[in-house]
Amino acid sequence: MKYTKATNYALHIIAYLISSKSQEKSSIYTLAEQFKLSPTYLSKILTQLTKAGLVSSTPGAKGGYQLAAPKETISFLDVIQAVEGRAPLLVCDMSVNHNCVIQQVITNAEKEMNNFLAEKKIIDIL
Amino acid sequence: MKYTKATNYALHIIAYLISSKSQEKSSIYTLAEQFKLSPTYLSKILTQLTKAGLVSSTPGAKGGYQLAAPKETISFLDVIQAVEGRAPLLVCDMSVNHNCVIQQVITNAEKEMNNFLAEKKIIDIL
DNA sequence: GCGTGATTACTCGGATACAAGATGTCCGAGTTTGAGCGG
DNA sequence: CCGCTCAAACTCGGACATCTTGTATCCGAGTAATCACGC
Repeated sequence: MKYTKATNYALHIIAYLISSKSQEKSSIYTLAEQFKLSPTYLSKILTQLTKAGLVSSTPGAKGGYQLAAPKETISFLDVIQAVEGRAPLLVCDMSVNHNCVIQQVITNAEKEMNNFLAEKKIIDIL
Repeated sequence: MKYTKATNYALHIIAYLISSKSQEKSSIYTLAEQFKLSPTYLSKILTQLTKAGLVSSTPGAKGGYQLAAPKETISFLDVIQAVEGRAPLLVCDMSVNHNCVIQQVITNAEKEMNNFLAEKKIIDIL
């Protein structure tokens, strides 16, 4: 079980956007140079962050990406779930009654971690 | 981020072994029938549990698998790590100094979950 | 009845097959800004 | 100087390509118990 690289990139991107002046839009080319990634691949990640409402994009010349949410409120969990999705860690299809005790324990463990990640804001580490 | 199916199987297998009389060895065919899985695939999982020291195997006729550790001590974390490995959730290779703050936060979140899973024993749910 | 060998019931592990997801790349399409040009 | 057009600078998103990993199967090898057989 591991987070994808895209999740790591997303966290760094959000951290970068938070630490830059919030008015300024960052072009995808700027970000690509910053993180040594291809612009097209980065745009995939930013699309996900946009759909999650963390970032807003303005097309056209002078366009770019900027934060869409108040920077004090963006948590690690927000970013991670934007990229990884919200599917539960383990879905058990073995129990007939569809109510597996093992799955419940894993779900509780996941909640434990998510609580931690929800309280930890990106801005805290800057 | 999801646990593999094999992890789910492993948890169920250990639960089954705990609830069966501990002296009795379970053949892989018995387990395969129990969980509707192919014997050869199951043996892969049991090999991992064996290498982790949770289960012991005796080859030959009248052979089979049985618990190798005291059943009160086997935690969810033990089983999960036997199958999933112990690699950290996120490894950041972007920071030059190899000391990424983001990675530290994720590591702490993971510890939070692992603590929960280490205290929760399989026998608790039976 | 007692060894000895063959058969049977098991586990072990390498090789292979297939599907899905992660990780990118390529390219055409849409959108806004701004510069250039003609009246 | 005004308005129109066109190019430039952007994002958007679908279609690929490739690699790794998960999920499994097949099969031959090793190992221990048991059965059969001959002495």
